[in-house]
Amino acid sequence: MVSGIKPTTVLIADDHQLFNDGLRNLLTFDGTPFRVVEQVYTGADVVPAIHTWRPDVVLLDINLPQRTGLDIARQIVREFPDVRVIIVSMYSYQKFVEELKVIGVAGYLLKSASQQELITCLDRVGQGGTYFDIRLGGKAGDLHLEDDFVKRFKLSPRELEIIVLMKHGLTTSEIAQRLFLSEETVKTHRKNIYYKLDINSLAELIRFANEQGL
Amino acid sequence: MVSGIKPTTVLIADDHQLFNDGLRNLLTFDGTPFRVVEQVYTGADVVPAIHTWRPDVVLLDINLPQRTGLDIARQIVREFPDVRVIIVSMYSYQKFVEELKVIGVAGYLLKSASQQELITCLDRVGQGGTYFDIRLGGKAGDLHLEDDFVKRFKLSPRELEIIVLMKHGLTTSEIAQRLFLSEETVKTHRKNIYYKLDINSLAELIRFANEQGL
DNA sequence: TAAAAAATACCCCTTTCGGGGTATAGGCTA
DNA sequence: TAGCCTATACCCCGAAAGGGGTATTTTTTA
Repeated sequence: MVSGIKPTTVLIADDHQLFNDGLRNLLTFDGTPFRVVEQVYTGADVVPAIHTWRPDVVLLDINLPQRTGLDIARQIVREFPDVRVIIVSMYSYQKFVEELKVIGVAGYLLKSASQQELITCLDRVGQGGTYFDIRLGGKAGDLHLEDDFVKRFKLSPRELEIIVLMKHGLTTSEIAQRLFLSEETVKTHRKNIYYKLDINSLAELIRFANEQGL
Repeated sequence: MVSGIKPTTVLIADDHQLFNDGLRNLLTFDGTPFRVVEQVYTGADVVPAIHTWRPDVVLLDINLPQRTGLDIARQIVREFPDVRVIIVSMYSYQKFVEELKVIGVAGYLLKSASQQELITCLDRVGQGGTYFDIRLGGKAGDLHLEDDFVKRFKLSPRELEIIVLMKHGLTTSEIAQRLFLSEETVKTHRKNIYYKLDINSLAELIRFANEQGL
């Protein structure tokens, strides 16, 4: 961090200009070990910018227009093995995380992270390490959010499990298959869930889950 | 803008800490006419913070967990008539804009706006005016995030509107009532949507919408 | 202006969902 | 051990969703 050390060069790729510029500012302070060499606002501009600047790290939004961050990440890792990719997203898409790790991205930051986490993440990745937001930690992360929910509505673990699957768009038969249950059992759980939450349709469950931030 | 003039006080309410902090930085520069008096990260903290600080302007995210920005905006306008509300959102959802204007918010900024637009918006609103992003002028539901979506799947505006309502958990009859349509018409749209997206249940629509970040 | 797209609305039919039950087995605990 | 919770699974039935049509009107666009 002492001046004189070569700074980590950073490319920021996010279509929300306010967020993009905000990130740049958060990385620009006295004695910063980072240098933002370029900012791009569309998916199409990412790869050309990497060509030009060869940044050490790319902060890549996963929800870019035109091309998805997933595709771009794949291409970067393939074509520029020494450019490290950090995904920045508002969602903790669990399945994406696994996929991204397989692809070979170096980090995953949530937009709800703090400046400190951003800097820690960039430090680690800049030094060749990886950083994945702790809130992505599968069940651990989910449960902490869901804890309240469970207590307030006296839901059993199984019921919570089924709520999550329903919210993710699995049909009754899909849930039954995945959990090795009879469809009738899933239906029973569903009935009990609806009774406890005082709702009576999948539509309402979705609304409810959205309202609870689940 | 000359120093000595009382600065416009600002409260920032956004659950994405990186964005929230980024905004604060974008408003902090030499000779800034703004002073960020507080930042909050949940819907529940907004009104108490206004009580304490009585800011001139609130930059309010519309997608807050716990309480929607819409509800909060309504309450602020009702209880604190001299506190001006600027909505900050990633969507340029026309219906929201109309609703928000009726409620009495003073501005609407997109997250894809530039720092210059942010400052212009705050300047105008701070001086008692209003500011609505020019990109809001389009037809119902043309948010740039959905733009892609629409093009890829050749969805009509009406279909997109219905997708959004379905995703929010409205039943067929609720959608029919809200849009002043026959249930049969909604069913027709739903059929066409399912055909275009190659799906066959609400569950799959939810999954699809989640995957598309819609 | 003619063709295409979008929006509206209905019919018929099958499948799934949702609400009312009942029932058995295992585990925890007061 | 008797009671309670949880998880499992089934039956019946009405309501809603889903899938196949057809058709008219308005709007957009080539």
